[in-house]
Amino acid sequence: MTLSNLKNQYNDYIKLNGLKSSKRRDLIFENIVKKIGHFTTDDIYSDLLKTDPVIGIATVYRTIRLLVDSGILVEHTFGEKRGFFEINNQQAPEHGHLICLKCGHITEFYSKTIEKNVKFMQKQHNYKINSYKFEIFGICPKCQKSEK
Amino acid sequence: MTLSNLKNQYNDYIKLNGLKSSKRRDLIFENIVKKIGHFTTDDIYSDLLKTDPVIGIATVYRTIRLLVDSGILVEHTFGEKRGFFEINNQQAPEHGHLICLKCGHITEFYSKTIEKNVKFMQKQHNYKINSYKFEIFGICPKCQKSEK
DNA sequence: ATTAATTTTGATAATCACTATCATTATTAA
DNA sequence: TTAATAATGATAGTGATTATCAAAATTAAT
Repeated sequence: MTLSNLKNQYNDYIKLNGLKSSKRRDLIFENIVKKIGHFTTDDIYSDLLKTDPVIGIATVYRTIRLLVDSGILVEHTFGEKRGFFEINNQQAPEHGHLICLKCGHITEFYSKTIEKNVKFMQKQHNYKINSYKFEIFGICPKCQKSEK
Repeated sequence: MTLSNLKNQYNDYIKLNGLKSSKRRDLIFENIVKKIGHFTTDDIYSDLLKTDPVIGIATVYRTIRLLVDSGILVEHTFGEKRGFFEINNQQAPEHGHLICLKCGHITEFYSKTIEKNVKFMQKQHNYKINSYKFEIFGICPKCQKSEK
């Protein structure tokens, strides 16, 4: 997924839903597409505050919701009761996450086996599958070292 | 995992942590071990209220937390921002969940493939694995029918 | 059994992440 | 330029959960 693809996806969603363009929303979009890995609403809010001290947290929540609805972002909970977001790279295959219970570091992994398994479950249980999440919790190599 | 195993696990945890036994906690424990499938704190609370109209919701939250800490229960979020609990059957292999986005129904599934994949990821990423969650979201057969 | 130390409890305030409301401001189409 | 409508920031409200605290229950030691 290239940046211009995302930009199109963003603009199309706004047009298709009879929304108006806005400076704030564009700023949030630009900030988000530059992010690598996972982030929270608060991450974005504190980023934006640096250059736009008047922006409200509600606008950030609203825009992130819009970006999830438009398929630009995916939301995770990673076992916690709050949202973590990442760019929804529709070109790449879906991926799982290794989550360190100590430092919170997240490693992504790809697996064809999982992909196949999801399809098998779809057939076996007559489900119409939308998405899946595969999360492995443990201690990352770094934290294992510092534990000793 | 038999009932008496769970009871031992519960009693051991209380002893090992210098806690006192209590009628309320026992009532909650008895209620929970009878449950099949997944439940929320509120499910337990409203159950208990029927026979014990004075019980406080805080006690239910506290006890469920204790049961998770002792390994008797496992917590899930199923993509929502609240807790769902189930008995941690340590005899049976870990399992994944199919979650219906329409009616919320949850189907469990077992898969050796997943088990192997987790072990592979453990090696590949040098993780010390604690647990994992595999959640597939979609529409269940029943809801597919009623959609038409 | 009585006491003393400690834990548990229910009520409820506080917290956290998030959503709803609403008056004001911005955008857009005519 | 205007009229209609959407976006915004402030902030109140919400839902799930945790923290606090005085009173009650439990336990161990007398």
